[in-house]
Amino acid sequence: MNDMILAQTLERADVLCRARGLQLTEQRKTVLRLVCESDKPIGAYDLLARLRGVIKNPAPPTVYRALDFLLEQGLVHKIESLHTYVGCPHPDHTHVSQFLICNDCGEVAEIEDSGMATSLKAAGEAIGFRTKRPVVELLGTCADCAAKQDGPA
Amino acid sequence: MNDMILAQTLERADVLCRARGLQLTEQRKTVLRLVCESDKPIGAYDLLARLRGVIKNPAPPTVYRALDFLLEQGLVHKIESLHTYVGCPHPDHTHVSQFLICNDCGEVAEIEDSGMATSLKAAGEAIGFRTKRPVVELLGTCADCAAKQDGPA
DNA sequence: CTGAGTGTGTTATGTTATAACACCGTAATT
DNA sequence: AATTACGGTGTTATAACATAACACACTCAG
Repeated sequence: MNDMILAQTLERADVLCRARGLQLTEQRKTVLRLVCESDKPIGAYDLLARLRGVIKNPAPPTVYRALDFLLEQGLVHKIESLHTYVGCPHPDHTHVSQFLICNDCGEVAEIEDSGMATSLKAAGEAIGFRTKRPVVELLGTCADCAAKQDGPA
Repeated sequence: MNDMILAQTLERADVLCRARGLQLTEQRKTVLRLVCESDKPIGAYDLLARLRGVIKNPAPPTVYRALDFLLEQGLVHKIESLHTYVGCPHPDHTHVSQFLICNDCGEVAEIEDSGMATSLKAAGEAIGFRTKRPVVELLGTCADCAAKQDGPA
């Protein structure tokens, strides 16, 4: 996430929390920033390490508390299959997102596919299941890495 | 999984491994059985505990090695969002499955939704992404538990 | 000023997963 | 028979991810 987008994201997070009557404290904001600054999903302990440069002597709960808050507010997402976290590029509206995760370069793309959302809804309803949180993570190879593999043949 | 189905599953696993020139050793078979006997997804360390009743002094690698093998052969699936494992009810054909996970009772239903498979494929291809392993886990409330909550109002 | 609510600091521990190295049995090769 | 390669397992230790539990500080309504 570049500086421009990052600044916007932090600003929007501020607005959003204020609107909800919640505190986006400095600490939470810092964690959000660190997550967003990473161009790849970042682990809680990596975050913790980076946090050492910002606040004094952070412990695991420091990071996990901030992450819990940010996850609840939809400001970050957790990549379950990698035990890592990513910033949400569009936290304003509630949404069902899917992640395309490249095994080679580690980058993650978040998409919002309407067909997917429809399928998810239909699949659950078919058997009376009420979906609260869909986890959709596609592990594979991104276009760039695929080109690098095939191209130089 | 009931005894009838369990026996069939183990038998089919045997056949399948033999066909692939692989060894479904006693240990692997035991782990598969233990996973399948559980009507809920089971954690690696729960498995380990149950394994103590069957083989002498098993350690974590014992269980993880067996799980790795079974996962590779499609005989069990991992539920990423719960860090648990479930037996696959139809390992014969390769398939893209989805899981409906009830937060209340803990039960997991595996489904194969063609619409979902189509959506997954389309979503990836749209940006040149090659999906190797889709993770689709719907966390929510199953029909039974929903009825229990709503019914006794 | 006091009690409730929220956010944080701190220590310890629980839970999930893997690294690394040794050993054993089988089968192909010499 | 010795040699080697390979797959599977035993064993010890440790890495990586996550939470419990308790204490303290701040703010704000009553």
